Amino acid sequence: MIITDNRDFNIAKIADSGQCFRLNKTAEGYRLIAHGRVLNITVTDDICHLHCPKEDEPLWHSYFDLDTDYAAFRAAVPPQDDYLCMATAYGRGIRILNQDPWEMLISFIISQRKSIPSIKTSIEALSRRFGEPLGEGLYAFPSAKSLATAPTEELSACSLGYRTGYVRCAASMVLNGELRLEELRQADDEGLINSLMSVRGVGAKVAHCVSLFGYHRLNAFPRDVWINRVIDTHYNGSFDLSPYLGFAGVIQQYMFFYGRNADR
DNA sequence: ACTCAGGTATCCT
DNA sequence: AGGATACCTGAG
Repeated sequence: MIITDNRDFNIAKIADSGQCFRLNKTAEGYRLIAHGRVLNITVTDDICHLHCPKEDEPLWHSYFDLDTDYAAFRAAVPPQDDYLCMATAYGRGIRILNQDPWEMLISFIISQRKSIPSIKTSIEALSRRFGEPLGEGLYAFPSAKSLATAPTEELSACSLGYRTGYVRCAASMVLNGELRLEELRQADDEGLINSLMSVRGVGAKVAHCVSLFGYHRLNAFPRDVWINRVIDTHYNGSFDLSPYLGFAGVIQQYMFFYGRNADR
């Protein structure tokens, strides 16, 4: 499976966009572990090759959100908004992935007060200890049951720190049915956010990340230190989302990526 | 040694 | 409502 139209598809930017933690550079290209599978990716002459069996193509097509028109989102940015125009040009190629809600919930609970390398280290440690083996020393993201029943010292050994209890709590809620992540696909945006925030350790920022990256709610707009910095510096402390109804989260990704990587 | 990470819960005023 | 503070741990 190949992706030839790279105007709004850039695997390097996606890997560095901070929305996924298990898409990493390898000697050959990139390797992604998601949805219980390993996907090797190579890039030659600007064409992105996804090395997968035929029957998995719809899964990855959906994962990379290939039916969504990102050029239309970019075109909606007002020309007079210089900063956002710069950010959009800089971030062009980023897409909002269709990731697993459970994996996003745990990943973003872990993310609080951690650097991205530290987040990745913890997630790999969890997967190695508690995930199903996928061959070649690789492991799927662990199930709710495996994390809910894991000995506390083994969870702690994954460098979760004070988040250990949060992870345990979330896993238990999913295992005992208190939090029904699949049913929440039917909830409206606000209901989804509120349900996610009922988990201890999940505040507004993490709930928005899970909504955006796990449930593909493009209206979600996670406000982290980088976004707040951009808004304070370039928008006098407040940023109106109303012009971007339906794709505010895409705008957030452009702002975040530009603010963190280019705008110092 | 020291600061700071893609935050959140809790405890103030 | 809004502000201050503690919290695990690893990386620079």
